[in-house]
Amino acid sequence: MLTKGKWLEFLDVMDEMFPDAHCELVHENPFELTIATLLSAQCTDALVNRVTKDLFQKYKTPQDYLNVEIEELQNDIRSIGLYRNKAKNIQLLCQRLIDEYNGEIPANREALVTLPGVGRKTANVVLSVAFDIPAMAVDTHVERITKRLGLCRWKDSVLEVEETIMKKTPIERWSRAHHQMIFFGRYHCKAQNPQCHICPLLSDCREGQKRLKKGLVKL
DNA sequence: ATCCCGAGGG
DNA sequence: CCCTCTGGAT
Repeated sequence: MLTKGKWLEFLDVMDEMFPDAHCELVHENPFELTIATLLSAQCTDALVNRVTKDLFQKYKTPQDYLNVEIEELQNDIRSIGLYRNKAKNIQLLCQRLIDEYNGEIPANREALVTLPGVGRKTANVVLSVAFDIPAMAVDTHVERITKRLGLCRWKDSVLEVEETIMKKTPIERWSRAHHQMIFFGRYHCKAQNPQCHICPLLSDCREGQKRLKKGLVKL
């Protein structure tokens, strides 16, 4: 397993590689961020931004999303995967905001995760980015990287991964580390063909060493 | 465990 | 062709 010291060294490397990593989902308020994050499930954020550019011009308030037929909303987000579920969840979410939260996104996890289409990961993104409340969102990149490095076990649940990262990371660093891991996972520690040959962490990485011995790392 | 589900990269 | 993308609900 990776020691806490090695983990902190990893975070320092992230600071060098991605000094200003930040949320790349384009948004102007908590409501837009929630919609964008909901749309980002199993989808690149570049594609989300392409869709929300027009979407956020057309729909400003929760009521705006309820004033159109579901088919029209589906069409507006069709280029994103899972568009039927996402369109339905957006309208259900908007109705709940109006009925129970005065049309505003609530700033606490318990309320957020009850919203349609909003799970723990999305809630943590909204808390952290929109409200500056410390939270660690575990997405596909964060899970893959922490397990490859050996900070977490392969069998760990996403909740266990979240707890481990929070325990071993200074709280003021949670948000930055989250976005740095997204960049690192997207461009270096990719799901396919990870760039182990140029990775500064190869000597400390459990998966990297494994791939090295298998001859999968071309130096 | 399975379904949803289009765009992009290899 | 295949796999992956800032997951969530059943």
